[in-house]
Amino acid sequence: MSTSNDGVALVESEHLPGAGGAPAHERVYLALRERILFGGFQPGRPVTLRGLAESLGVSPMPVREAVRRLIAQRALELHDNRRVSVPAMTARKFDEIVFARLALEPELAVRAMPRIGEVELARIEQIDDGIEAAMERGDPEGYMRSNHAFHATIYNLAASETLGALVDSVWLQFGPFMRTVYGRVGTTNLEDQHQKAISAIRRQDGEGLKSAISEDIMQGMRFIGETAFRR
Amino acid sequence: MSTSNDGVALVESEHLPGAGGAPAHERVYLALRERILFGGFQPGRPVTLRGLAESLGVSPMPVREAVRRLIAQRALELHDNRRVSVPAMTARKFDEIVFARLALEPELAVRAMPRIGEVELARIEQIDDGIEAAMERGDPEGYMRSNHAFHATIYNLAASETLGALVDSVWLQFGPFMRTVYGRVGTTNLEDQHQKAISAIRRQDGEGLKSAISEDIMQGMRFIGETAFRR
DNA sequence: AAGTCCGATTTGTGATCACATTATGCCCTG
DNA sequence: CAGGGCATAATGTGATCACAAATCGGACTT
Repeated sequence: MSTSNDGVALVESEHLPGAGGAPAHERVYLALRERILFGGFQPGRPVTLRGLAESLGVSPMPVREAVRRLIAQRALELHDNRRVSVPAMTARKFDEIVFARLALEPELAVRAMPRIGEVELARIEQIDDGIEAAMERGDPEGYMRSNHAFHATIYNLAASETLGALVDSVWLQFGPFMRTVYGRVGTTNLEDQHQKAISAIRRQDGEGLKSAISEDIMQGMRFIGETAFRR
Repeated sequence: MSTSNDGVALVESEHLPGAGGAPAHERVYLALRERILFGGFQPGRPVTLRGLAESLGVSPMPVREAVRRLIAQRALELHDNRRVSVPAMTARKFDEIVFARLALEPELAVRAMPRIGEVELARIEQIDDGIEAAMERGDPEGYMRSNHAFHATIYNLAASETLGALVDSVWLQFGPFMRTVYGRVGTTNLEDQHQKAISAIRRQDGEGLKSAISEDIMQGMRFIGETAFRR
């Protein structure tokens, strides 16, 4: 059962935006990141170095380094057996993730706001169109990609590397879980809360942006939490 | 200049609490962590895999994995040159760290509080005695060790792995910087803010504990920030 | 027929080697 | 004596090999 349902994404040989002449362990890291964030891995699923290496067309060595990195970010989990797996979600962990998101992301958005000009805002609105399209289409992976792009684009503009890294780690931790939920119940029940954020940015209203991001997080996470933990 | 002022800490061969039969890369990780948290490394200082390997008495291989892990935690920095160094502090990064600490650590303390019984509180008070002793002694490393133990002991009791990992990453990022400041101005001007936290725990006052931790962070970080950035 | 033990396979770990890239020191040139 | 180019050394990266622990398979026992 070596390759079972691994999805397809091999490491692109060359000419890929953002990973041109980068070291193999970096390309492997980015490839695994993609799978984790957008549903390529099933929570709880065991992962082997040699398996990933074969699946990505590289030797086990760069995989080791990429996996070690993802373990440090808590995107993967190292058990006492010395075996690696995609962490399973628990109600407790989920609650911590929600708290961390609410504590960090609105601030990150506010710090980004002064740097969001016309072109950046246009790009953000374009991404939001993609979100709604994916929602209507009932496309979970497309929704997750666009939704991540929406937040990541804003947060990256904050150029706050420390806070950004913390938030990035958090996203990596609920990515696989999000995918299983949407795969089960679809995306049609979602509502797009991003318009409030966009208009707040347009009028450079910091408090408005903070509460818009907060509401977006609360609404989205409550939906995920309720359908998964039925509390 | 291979060995310059590396400090001494070799990787203890065996019989060390918490790293008995652990893999070498784990022991190396813990050793490097110690150096970073408690002042064994100078910010901005370059670090080489082979150098660390020789300094720790292991092959470069486990060092690679430990360093990759620390890079992911932002305790070390990977430059475009592919060279690794201890990150230098900036006013901007420092500000982000303060925000993250204030956003996460009081909550972590509150989540730990119900689990702090008589024995745990006694242990915490004992650690605080160590802090005051190190302060009077003018011992920066001892102060940093005890201060870290004080916070880490409380936060670990929260058993909140996700939030704990975020906070851990933050501490790793200001450890070396803290050391340079205390090394420059000493620890005699510090005041111990922990009594307020201890008494809040004793009467199980969540809000009181939150504000005590917040004040401790603000006071300590303001001192560090002022002496370093003289703003 | 169910549980247990033992052998074969898989897996993580660590070391060593080879190579490309980068940094460093030296010599030469002006 | 200063500055630039070149040979040498050092460094990160990746592959391969060897080994020990863990897992999994089936055969055997009761």
